Order: sequence, then structure tokens, then C-alpha cells
Amino acid sequence: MRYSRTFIPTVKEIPADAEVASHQLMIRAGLCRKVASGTYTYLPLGWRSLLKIIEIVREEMNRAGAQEIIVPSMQPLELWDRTGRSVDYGPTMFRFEDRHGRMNALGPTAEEVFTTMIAGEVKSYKQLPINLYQITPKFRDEFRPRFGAIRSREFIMKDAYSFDVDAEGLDKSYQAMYDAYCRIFKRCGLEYVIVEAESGEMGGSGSHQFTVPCESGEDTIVYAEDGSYAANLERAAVDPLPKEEADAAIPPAEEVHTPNVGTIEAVCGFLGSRPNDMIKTLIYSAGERTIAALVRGDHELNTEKLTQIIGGEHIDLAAELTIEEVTGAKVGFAGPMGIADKVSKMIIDHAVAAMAVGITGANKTDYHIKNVVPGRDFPLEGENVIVADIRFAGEGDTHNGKKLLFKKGIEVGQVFKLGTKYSAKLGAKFLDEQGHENPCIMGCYGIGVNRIFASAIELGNDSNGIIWPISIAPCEVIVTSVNQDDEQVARTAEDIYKQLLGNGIEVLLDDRVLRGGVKFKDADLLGIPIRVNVGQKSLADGNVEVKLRCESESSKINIRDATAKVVELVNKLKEQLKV
RNA sequence: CGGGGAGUAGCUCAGCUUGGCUAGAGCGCUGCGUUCGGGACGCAGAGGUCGCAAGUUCAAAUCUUGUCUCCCCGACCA
Repeated sequence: MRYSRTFIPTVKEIPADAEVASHQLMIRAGLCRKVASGTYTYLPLGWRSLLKIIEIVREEMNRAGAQEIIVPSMQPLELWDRTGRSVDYGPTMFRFEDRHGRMNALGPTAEEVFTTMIAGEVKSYKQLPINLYQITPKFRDEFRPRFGAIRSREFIMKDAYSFDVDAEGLDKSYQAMYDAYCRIFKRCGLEYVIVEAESGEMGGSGSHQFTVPCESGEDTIVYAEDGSYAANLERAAVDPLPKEEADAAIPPAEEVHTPNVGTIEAVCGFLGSRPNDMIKTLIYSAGERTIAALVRGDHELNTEKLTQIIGGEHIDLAAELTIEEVTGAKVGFAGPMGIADKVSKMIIDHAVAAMAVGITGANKTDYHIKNVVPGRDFPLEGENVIVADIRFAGEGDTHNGKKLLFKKGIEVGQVFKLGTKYSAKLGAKFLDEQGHENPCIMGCYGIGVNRIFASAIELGNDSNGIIWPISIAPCEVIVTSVNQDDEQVARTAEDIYKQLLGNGIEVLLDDRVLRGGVKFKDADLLGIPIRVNVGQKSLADGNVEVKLRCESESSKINIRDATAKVVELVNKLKEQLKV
């Protein structure tokens, strides 16, 4: 590639609407341009990087026995209705009507399409297992697209779906993907951590998340100080707190008038109490059922954990009307006393059960109750009462007695054991050896290609620009002709360029007629791992300079040895990313 | 969707409070010259429906209303 003929619009100024390093550098290095919020055009160098990531993903998926296919991004909404995910995904899914009045969706993922296809073709256990994947654009109408490629509305995702005859088969398929993911991220030069994750509305029983630790990440990973445990924030399990002992006998529960103070903060201000003296009662709807969930006033309810406990059904905060119906009071005055009979389940966080005494809503508008003793004034056990871990882990929490620490990260991939949620609903069934019909046991496995791209930049950059891992850099080497209008310099640069090409190296030749300084700045901004400077200064001694982007010093190499030396360097850098 | 901020040259921004003559700067771009190893300098130029639409006014980038877009902070996910 000749720089003079390649479309690489670099920018000196920091774009006003880019916040994080990867977003700024993507724009500045001429890798991409924004079209609209959350949608980007990838320019030649950006696309080259993405293609290299895609190729690594493809190689490892194929190696793991998965087969690449491609399914439509435009999918009939009816498929999504059949699994109920049309509702669960809600407005996050782009929908539109075609000229015949059919509703369609732009695929945010593709379980339905893959599973339906398998349902039509696979009839016998002899055809299984099978693992299919695609690498295609996905569409999600996010609440808030942000951080450039980290959270966009259209992005490239590799999604794979495995179909097995039994749980053991799924375990194997899952492990193969898990291992493939480790290879993929290693080869892409990313540091990553694997944490336990919730499968959420994907359904299913097990999940791991691959996360690149960095400040601009939107995910929080939680890990034990001794490394014995790691999970994402949605999943991270916390130990129950020790039961508090009351200093003295607690007087009977007593109603207090708290006019217009419905929030924890307001009640504390009004009664002079602390948030951790409070018991929050939240009312959720799960289909037709109503759930009461109790957490301590200073804790935050984790809806993922709650979802798991009630069996995976989609839940939402109940509508105002439902809350008033259940509690008999306006929103803000719900409490646990006497409510167990009015809801289908009452779920109590461990920390609430451990309280000696607390303040709660009175289920009566403008009233709270103090001196409420869990177990005395409301049940901690019973047919529909469960004490469980339903809050987010926080500072000071432990897991198996080990202190929990928190770190930000970018989720670049996740693997799920799905089970039969989709196969059962969509009829992906097979006959086993006994002639019995069973639904396929499924797994699904996603990788965010653009997120690998963005996190590589987040991890690899300095004040001058990007520092790419060689495996996914747009080019491996840049040959900078420092004085392009000097015939000897230009010819030498050209020679080295051609020799490197001849050795199978991906090279960008900066043959532009510009001052040296400008070219150096651009080279650093682009982040190409190896730079060869060809200029009058060193040429006078028969040398060129070779410099690694990740190091500050360059070394002089005799022109005759230059190509061999660079090839050796390329191989050395690649070697470090081999698996 | 709630809360905050911003839309003026390709980019980064000033001007708006207190309406007024030809709408500005830096960077970038074009031409000429001098330069030429870490984003050079001089001269000459090109480039603007001031987001859009109404309204107020003799007069609107500036005031009013509406609207669209973008960014930041919160609930979803690759």
C-alpha cells in the first residue's frame, strides 16, 4: 500500500464528540467516521483491522469445529413472537413493516433463525452435534449508544450456536468454544479475564464472560482478593452478613406519620435514621405474578439475581397501579408487614434477614413503621417466602470469606449454556437411539468484533497515538521515506518496500511529499508496530532506522540487512501472540 | 425515556449577555516562493442556507416558540 494513494484522513484535533481514547483515536487515525449516533463507516485502515480480527475469529471457530454460514439480518418478527423475545427485547430491537404489512426485525442476535433452520433439517441424533456460526452486522436500538465502537447500534458480531443431544454434549461444545475464545483473545493481543456471568434473558444455566479490564469499560467485574473467584457485577454472589444482635429488647413495631416522604433519603432526613436502618420493599411484575423484594436501604436490588430466583421469567418494576393495589398505599410506602399474602412471592435479601431491627413502609400512604424486627413482624420463612442473595455486591462484601474487589472492563465475548429454551419452543427436536423425541440442548457464543478493535486501542495507546498488537494492526510495517523528493531516499524506500512485500509482509509505504515531521506524527498516530525510516541522514552512512512503535529508541541497520532484520522483527512480534 | 450541555467554514472554537454595516480566529485545503529528520514560514486565495421552521423587529448568528440532531450522567448488552 502506498500512503499517497490510500484514503487515510488523519486529524490533528481531538474530535469534540469523542470521550474515550479508542473513540478519539479511531477518528484521528482515519480508521472510521461517524454516520449517525452509534453507526460508523470503517475506512480502509479500520476495515483492514476488523478483517484481521474477523479472520482470527474465523480460524479459531473453524479449528474448534464450528461451521460458518450466514443468515438474514432481516428477520420475520413472527419468529421472535414464537419465543416471546419480541416482548423481552422490547424497543431495543429495530422493527419495521414491509410493503405487504409483515413485521420484520433487524437481528440483534439470531437464536431464532438458527434454531428454526435446525428444526427443519435435523431429525436424528446421528446428525448431532452441530455448531454453526456467522460473522455479521447486528442491530440494537440502544438506549444510549456511546464510546464509539464500544457501544454502537450497528456492530459486527460473531454468533455461534451449538446443538447437542445431551448435557454432556453441551459441556463439550461449550468447552470447545471457551477454549477457542481464549485463543482468539490471546492472538488479538488482548489482556482479558474470564468471569462467571448471568445468562439473563438468554435463558439457560451457565455462562462465562470474557472481559478486557480497562477504565472506559461499562462492565464491572468483581473478584476475590486472592483470585479464587471472579464474576461480573450482575452475577457476583455475596456472603450473607452476620446476624445483628439487638442491644436491648426491641419495643413493638410502631407506626409513624411521615407525610410526603417516600424515598429512603427523605425518610432518613425526616426520622434522623441511616439508610442501612431501612428496609426497601420493591414490587415487581413477572407476567401475571407480583413479587415483593426486600433489600436494605443502602443496598441495590440486582434484578438478574431476582430473575434467576423466580425461575428466569422476565420481570419489570410493577406499574404504579399494581403497587397501589398490593400495598394499599401510594408508591413510596410499601413495606413487608402483612404483604406476604398479597403477592405470589416475597423474596428477602440476606442482609435484611440479618438486621436486628429496621424501618419500613407501612403500606399506608404517608406512614412508615419503626422497630420492625425481621422474623417477628414479617415472616422469614413460609410457602412463598424466600431469603436469598438478591442485591449487588458492594464495597466491603465478601465471597467465601474473601474480600471482593471491583474493576471496570469491556465485555468482548460471552458464552452461554442455553439448554432447551429455544429448541423446545421452535421445535428443534430429534429422535434419540430409543426413538424418543427430545429437544436439542443448545449453547450460544458471541464475540463483539468491534469491541475487540476498540479495546485493543484502549489498551494500546500513548499521547502520540495508537499502539497496535501486530496481529490486528492495519499493516505490520510502515516504511517512511523521510525526504521523498530526494531521489536516492525515494528509491531506497521503494526497494525496501518491495522486498518486504516479496517476503509476505504487510507494508505501508509513506511516499507522500511532505516534511518528515508530519510523516512521523502520522506514523505514530496510526500505530503500525514497526517503522522503517529511510532518510538522507542515515542513508549517508548506508543505514536506515528501524523503530518499534512500542519503544522510544530506534536502531540503525545497514541497508543490505534491513529487509531481513524487519522480517525477523515481524516474526518475533507475531511469535509473542501465538497460542 | 428522565437529568445536563452543544449545534456558526472540512476540524477545534470565538461572536450571542446588551439585535445593527462585508460573520471571525487557529488548524486543514488551493497556488506561488522560501524551507525540509518530530505536525515550518511568507504572500495570495477558495470555503458559511450561523441545524431547521415559524415568530418579534426597520433590522436576527444574537430575542421568543416549536422542531431535529449530537454529546455527557442513569436502567440493557457483543
